[in-house]
Amino acid sequence: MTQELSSSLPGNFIREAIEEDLRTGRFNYVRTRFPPEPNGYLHIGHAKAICIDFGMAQTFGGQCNLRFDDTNPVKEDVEYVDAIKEDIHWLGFDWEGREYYASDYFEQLYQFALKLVRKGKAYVDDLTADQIREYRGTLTEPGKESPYRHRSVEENLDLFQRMRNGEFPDGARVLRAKIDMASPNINLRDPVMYRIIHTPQHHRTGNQWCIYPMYDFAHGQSDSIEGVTHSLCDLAYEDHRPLYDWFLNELEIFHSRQIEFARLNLTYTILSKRYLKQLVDGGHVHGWDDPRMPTLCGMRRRGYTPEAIRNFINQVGVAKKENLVDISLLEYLVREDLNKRALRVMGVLNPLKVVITNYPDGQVESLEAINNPEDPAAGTRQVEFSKVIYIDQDDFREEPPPKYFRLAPGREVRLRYGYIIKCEGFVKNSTTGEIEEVHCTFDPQTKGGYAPDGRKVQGTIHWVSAHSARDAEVRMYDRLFTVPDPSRAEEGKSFLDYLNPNSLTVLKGCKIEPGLANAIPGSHYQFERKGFFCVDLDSTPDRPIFNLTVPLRDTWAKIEGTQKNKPD
RNA sequence: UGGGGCGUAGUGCAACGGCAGCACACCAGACUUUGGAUCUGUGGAUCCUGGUUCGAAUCCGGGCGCCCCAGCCA
Repeated sequence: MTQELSSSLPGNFIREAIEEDLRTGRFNYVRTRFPPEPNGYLHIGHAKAICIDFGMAQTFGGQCNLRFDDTNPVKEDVEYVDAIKEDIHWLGFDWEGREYYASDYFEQLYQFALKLVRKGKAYVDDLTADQIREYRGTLTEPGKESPYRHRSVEENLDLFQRMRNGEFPDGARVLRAKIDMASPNINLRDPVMYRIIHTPQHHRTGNQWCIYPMYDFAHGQSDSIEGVTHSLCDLAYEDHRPLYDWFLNELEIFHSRQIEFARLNLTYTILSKRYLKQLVDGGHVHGWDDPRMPTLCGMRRRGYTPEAIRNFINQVGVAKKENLVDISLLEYLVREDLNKRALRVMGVLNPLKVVITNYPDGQVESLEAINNPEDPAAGTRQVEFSKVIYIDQDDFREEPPPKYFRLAPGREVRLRYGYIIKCEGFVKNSTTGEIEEVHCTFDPQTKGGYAPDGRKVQGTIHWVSAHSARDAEVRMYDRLFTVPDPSRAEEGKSFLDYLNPNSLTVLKGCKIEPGLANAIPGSHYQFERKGFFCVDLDSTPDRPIFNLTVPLRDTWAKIEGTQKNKPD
């Protein structure tokens, strides 16, 4: 946690509400919590919640607890709790040892339930799940009371005890709150508080319990036990607030204030654990940390930085309006951050061999290159130049379109930090039509790329000496979906129908500066004129692998695009 | 047709009865040994409708539209 984080957090309605509570004396301290269920990996939508939960606590000099809402052993696993903790730390937040679990409170929660049973406010119901649904009524019609609703306190106590003792199979009975089957708010129509689950074992409590509280019966009380003042959550829980209020009032325990905000939605991706799991299980991506995934581990592997993500969350703001944020904002902030810190290098993605015909055979010379024009402290490095070099195929055109500044027959171009060269000819494969080799001459007077005669050379291209280049694999990523909002699929389609078939392009035989082969996994570089790249987790010096984090803005692509679209 | 919530440039967020502003996106230009970065500039919004008020995005009434809720998921 850093200091500037809180000061950069913009004002919003939640902050105002907390200020009001402090002013009016409703609370005299601030405590929040981030409550993930350990049933999947964190994604950027969670990052919003994390930044708000931890950020608000920090803004007001309070604390933010990490609490796992682990009330459903069927879906949860330790695999996820470890990953969640790692991701929160990576994002830049720390719960200072306050790592709690709803399962820590199972006994307390059980006692709470007992209290409601004794007060005649809860009962054991023998109806099946299907029957409970039928009895619940509909959105417009009131529900019916269960025939078991009026059991005596003694019978309820006995049955609930026996549920805990494991005398009944899964689904045989549940404990329900006795509220109002005719309530217009369906959450108040005698919601289920406890259900029986014998298997699997709980990841923390093992086989200690065979009854588990529902989220609705656990969350508010867990907040209460922890003295959470502000329970910040998704809009979806707005309807549940009256239920939490009811529990807290009947239990006569500390009452947190719940404030709901709209979850984050991002264009061209999907932010739903259920859908993300489908992408992983269906093999549409290579795992939760696939760089195309909007998960925090995926973004980390892709090369997004925690700073950029935090800035993004701050820029996006907090409100109650449903939103769909343009992913280009995130990309902009990633570039902004990386621009300041990523070392520049030259990497040729689709190599095209260039022979400098008037350069002496076997000669190799060393040229000075700047590591980061945005940061003089990054210094310089030496790059080798020789008779044969590689340039990108994009940088040569046999027939250059208007405004094309790069290499073409008879044209001059500057090799970055190298020489000005002129294209004198090329070799074309007569059967495939592919350009196989370009022949150029260099101007010895232009070492370093300077033209002493003041002549204008518009284009500057990147290159790598064939003599020293190393091969690398580069994974180019594009958006995962072809439409801005894949969750809104049209009739008869699912979000899977909008997967972008070109979201991953693996380039092999790319040519990189030799020093880059030893780059540390996770480190960031800018391949000049191409984009920001990150050394992949699986990269080794023998087999370097880079992930495209985000491409550089490509004005030329835009110009060329509009040229093509013009009917001429 | 029940209940809850939300409507401000293309997108997201401000403006809390007093000149509707910021960021991204878009468009144009300057600069440039990255067609990057940087700098400058243009265009573009208060859902509709009554009312209160000197004055309304803001307060009140009435519409309209969108989202969420009928798990023994969270």
